[in-house]
Amino acid sequence: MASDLASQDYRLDEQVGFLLRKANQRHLTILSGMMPGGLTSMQFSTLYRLATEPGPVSQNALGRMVAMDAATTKGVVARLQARNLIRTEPDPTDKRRYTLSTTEEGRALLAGILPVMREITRETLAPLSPTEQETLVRLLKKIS
Amino acid sequence: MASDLASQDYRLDEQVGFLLRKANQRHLTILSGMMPGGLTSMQFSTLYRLATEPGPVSQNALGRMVAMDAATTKGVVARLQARNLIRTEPDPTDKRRYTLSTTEEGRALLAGILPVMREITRETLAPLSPTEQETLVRLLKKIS
DNA sequence: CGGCCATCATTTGTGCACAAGTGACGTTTT
DNA sequence: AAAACGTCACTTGTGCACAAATGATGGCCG
Repeated sequence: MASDLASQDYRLDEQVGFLLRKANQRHLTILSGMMPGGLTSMQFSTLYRLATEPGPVSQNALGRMVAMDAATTKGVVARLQARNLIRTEPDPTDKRRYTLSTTEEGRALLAGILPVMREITRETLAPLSPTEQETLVRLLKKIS
Repeated sequence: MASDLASQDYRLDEQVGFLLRKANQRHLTILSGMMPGGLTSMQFSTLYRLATEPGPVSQNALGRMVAMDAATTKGVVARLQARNLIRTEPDPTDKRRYTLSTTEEGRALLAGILPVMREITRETLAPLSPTEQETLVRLLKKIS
């Protein structure tokens, strides 16, 4: 019965998992409300990583850099490519791979987004004091 | 060019958004590895909330309690129902609504899962000291 | 060399998450 | 009572996230 469960004293909204999900939800709401060009969080991350990577990058490798699996990466890359923000060409030395690179358009969009991303991070952390903000980031790094 | 972006000094893996997502990912990996009965995180949360709610609950209301929108709730409820963990019946006083309730089977499964959920939370927070764990939960509450 | 195994990109299937729209029903307001 | 507005459940469409499988290719080892 319900009293059995109640006696277990488990508070859903005190669990890290529940709070991580809700915090992430709030962040993504802020992000999609401010992001120019209609990019999603992962489209931005992927584009940014590709733009700042010095050498050539394959699709799977790029996905791994932003913690996406191969199947998810495929979709994100396809959407970025459809918007002419990135380009792919066959790797000459490995017939399995495609080498990805950003387009001029992609880099221009990225430059405009970067200041906004700072603003989005600020807004997400706004309920916390500067010290708390640093603490949160430090602790999240440890459990991610 | 890349140097333009580099000079902007934006570190992706220091951003709250990126870290929230990765922390959530790790937590969900732990969860799906330990969860009995193959329930997902949201299936558990929904079932738990329904089981511990004293009065009758409609579908949309239940979804809101665990921060899901109506469209998402529909799917989660359908899967719980298909497994005979919850039941729905038409609300006599409001023809738009269905009143949800847990089945005996649902409550039994839940009772077995609760200790595991505690273990999952523990595992997720394992990299942190007890004080840090409390701090993280406190800060996450503020930004969720 | 030839077999073995890892990796690459891709596909299929399932499950959240949210936006936008629909028709049925309730409530409130005039 | 009629109109206006809100809510309920549901649908469609898009986008991540991951498991599992596939065929092509590359590296390694005996």
